Amino acid sequence: VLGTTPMAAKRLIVIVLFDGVTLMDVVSVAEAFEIAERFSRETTLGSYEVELVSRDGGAIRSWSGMAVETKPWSQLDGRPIDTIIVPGGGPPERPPVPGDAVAWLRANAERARRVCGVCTGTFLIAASGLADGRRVTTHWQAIGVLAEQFPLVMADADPIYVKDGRVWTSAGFAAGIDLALALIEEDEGHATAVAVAKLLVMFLKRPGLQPQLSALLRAQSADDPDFSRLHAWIAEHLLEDLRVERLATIAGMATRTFERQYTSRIGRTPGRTVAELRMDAAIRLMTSSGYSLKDVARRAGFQDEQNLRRAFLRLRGVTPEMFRKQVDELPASSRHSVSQTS
DNA sequence: TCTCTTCTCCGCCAAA
DNA sequence: ATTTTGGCGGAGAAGA
Repeated sequence: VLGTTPMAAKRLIVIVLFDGVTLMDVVSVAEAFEIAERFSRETTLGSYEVELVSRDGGAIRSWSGMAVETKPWSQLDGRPIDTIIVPGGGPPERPPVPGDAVAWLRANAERARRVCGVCTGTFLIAASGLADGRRVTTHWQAIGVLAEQFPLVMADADPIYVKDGRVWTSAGFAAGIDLALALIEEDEGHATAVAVAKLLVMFLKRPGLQPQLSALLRAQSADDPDFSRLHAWIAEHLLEDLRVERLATIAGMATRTFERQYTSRIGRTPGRTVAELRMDAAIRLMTSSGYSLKDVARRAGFQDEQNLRRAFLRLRGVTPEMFRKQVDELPASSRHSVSQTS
């Protein structure tokens, strides 16, 4: 490298693949960085180079059967690595932990600034010892197994993603996008991350309608009939008093027991769930109607605009105005109806 | 935007 | 002996 370079060097993002890898974990992260890279070409920001590697290179057969082309990881020798990303593999309740990949990780983690596990990729990181004493998360179905197999790591079911020192881990599948966005935000700032998110959201929203409950919540309570019913009840009574005490009564438990049971079985606090469900409703109203923000707030159970605004900032990091603007900028074909003002 | 009030959530602990 | 319950208190977050 010659003295002063006007352009920042490309950050090398290494994604480590193995047989049985979950393709979505790979794709969610790779696409996010790819978009960030394209975005950075129009600006002067640093940018990324993504490499998919495996032990021998060549085609890797994913869990779903689709094959991905990779380079042998020996080709990385001598190159500075910025971030190592380990995707998960299927099935999530009994994830594969290939020994050669773990060994490579152990030998090469020192070279990287950050090491990240997506979904059950956390298992490989835990197996390499990099996560000892650190807080990590993984796919919700695997969190118990992780805690059992690796007593030295602190497994946490609550967050979408966790950063503990240089080790980042995320929950299942598409949560890899959230992780990647967080990494991009750390590197390039909030504005770039939001811009990338905006492009990704456009892409992700296309398939269609917002589900009644967020996919995450439904997945989390799928095998828990009590709380699954409670969630449905909450979704139908968003305008009422939904304080924890009330929810406990509905669920037929003492307040303290309810709090504890809910947090440990669902993996998030009751108050957080109420906020999420009201957010779901607000977003649905904003994307399918032309209600004013005041009306959206009222109809989603937030009482007034200030509360709606606070919830958006807390849960999504944007104001309702910013969110609505993004939705309005989507292609008309991906929306149900139009709400246009500006 | 600020202060004041209320609520959430978690540790503690005795009781079941 | 071990696990679960639920009341209490309080720090800090959320709301008025």
